[in-house]
Amino acid sequence: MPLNNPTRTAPVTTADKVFEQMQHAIVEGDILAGSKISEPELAKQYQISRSTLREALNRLEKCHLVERKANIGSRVVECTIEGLLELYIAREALEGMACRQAAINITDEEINDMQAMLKQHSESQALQDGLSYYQEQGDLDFHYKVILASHNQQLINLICGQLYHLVRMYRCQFGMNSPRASRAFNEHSGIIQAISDGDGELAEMLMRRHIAASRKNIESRIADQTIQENNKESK
Amino acid sequence: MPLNNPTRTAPVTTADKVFEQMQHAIVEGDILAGSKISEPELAKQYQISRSTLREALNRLEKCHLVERKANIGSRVVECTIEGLLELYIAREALEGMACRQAAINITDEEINDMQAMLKQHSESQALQDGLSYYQEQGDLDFHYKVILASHNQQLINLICGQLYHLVRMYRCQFGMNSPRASRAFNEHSGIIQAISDGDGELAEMLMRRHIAASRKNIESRIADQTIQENNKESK
DNA sequence: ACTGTTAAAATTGTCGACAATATAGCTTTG
DNA sequence: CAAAGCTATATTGTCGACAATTTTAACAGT
Repeated sequence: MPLNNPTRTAPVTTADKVFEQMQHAIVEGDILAGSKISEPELAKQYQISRSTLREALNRLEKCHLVERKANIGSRVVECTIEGLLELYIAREALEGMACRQAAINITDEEINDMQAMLKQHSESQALQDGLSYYQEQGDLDFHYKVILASHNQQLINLICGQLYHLVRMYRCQFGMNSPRASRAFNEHSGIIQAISDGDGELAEMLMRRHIAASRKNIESRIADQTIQENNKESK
Repeated sequence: MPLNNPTRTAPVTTADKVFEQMQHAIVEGDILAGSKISEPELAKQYQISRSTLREALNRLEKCHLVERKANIGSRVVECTIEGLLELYIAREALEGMACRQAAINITDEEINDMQAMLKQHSESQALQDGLSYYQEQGDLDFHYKVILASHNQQLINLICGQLYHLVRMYRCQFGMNSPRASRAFNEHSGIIQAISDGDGELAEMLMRRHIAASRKNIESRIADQTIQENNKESK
């Protein structure tokens, strides 16, 4: 998985590289969510000094993947259902607004780019074998493009620079390549249409519904799971 | 100015203290916006080692007050009109949603607290002498309380932990204790009412209008300024 | 056996020195 | 004289060691 965040800058310093490695490890769950981070241990593991490791930890903190307490240490963030739902609430607000701004600020080139992407998705989806690709990378690509098209640096930083690392982490760890592929494609299509039309109000509404639908999908699946677990316990 | 961000934690380490001092200095403009930060110089100034200073810089970076480039150095963020307007767009999205969530999640205690605050504001406003206080601290208090009442940690972190440092910086440096005092009070009042009623949809709409009105107020004042400057140039 | 105290070990925070990189000023060359 | 290249200087990145704090373990007293 190439980790293609559009705000990503090429790693130049060693702290950069360790940061990316750790980011990947946390997102994929190789470093367990909620686990404590031992500076001496990890420094030895990556063959760097503690200063450099701490620099990397600071960047992980910036994208909300680890939390640090003074004189206590760092922990990887926890993945809780409540946290996931809260994340989707924030996404709904921010990406909805990004959509509205995209409808105002998008360039012709970006419109063409997005329509080309959509066409490619529809083809690979029709082939069905690319379905998992669509879910994972394709969906991210779509959302990233919309956000960038807002041309609002605040929104871009908040969403791409911070929220989406968590989004990817949750997707990996909860194993959510949800069965909303075809519906998501149609929704993406409608959103791009509204943006192209310059209809910011509609674009925002559609994006908010799109994300809210994902959230409700998760909520209902969680509810099902909970029922199943209760049944198991009671039998 | 007490710098009363509700997500603030008591500074325990020296890096914490230097961070707070620098944060204050940047917000107030004592360290100039857009200026380069010399690590050796500032380390000497605060009588700390470069490592500790860098730790403080990392935290300033987390709340988007400074930006760092590898092998080049750190700069204080610039204060541009475009940046300010972008900030208000993001606020509109996030605080609107915070309002909607507050209408769902607020506690009775928090409702009482907000109504008490409102009453206090109305009295001090009636006295007129507290007007500047209302503008500066009172307005912030109101917004902070709404955000906290959302009980959504993502929203709280994003807004209080990051956006609001920039908001305060812009307010200080552009000298904006805007003349919207009485209007703002009425708007605050309506928002609290909607939250108390559990009407999230209305609460979000009112908050968005409230922030959008501020933004438009700024936009028009900027436009006036620009016209004046043009007139000066042409005479 | 359990709780509270104290000492030892481990972890985090801070420091100063060195290495790698970028900036500025000078020299050389067309 | 302008532009490119080189050298010297300054700045940032990385390292290992020490100080301060927290955690663990042992111990004593009830």
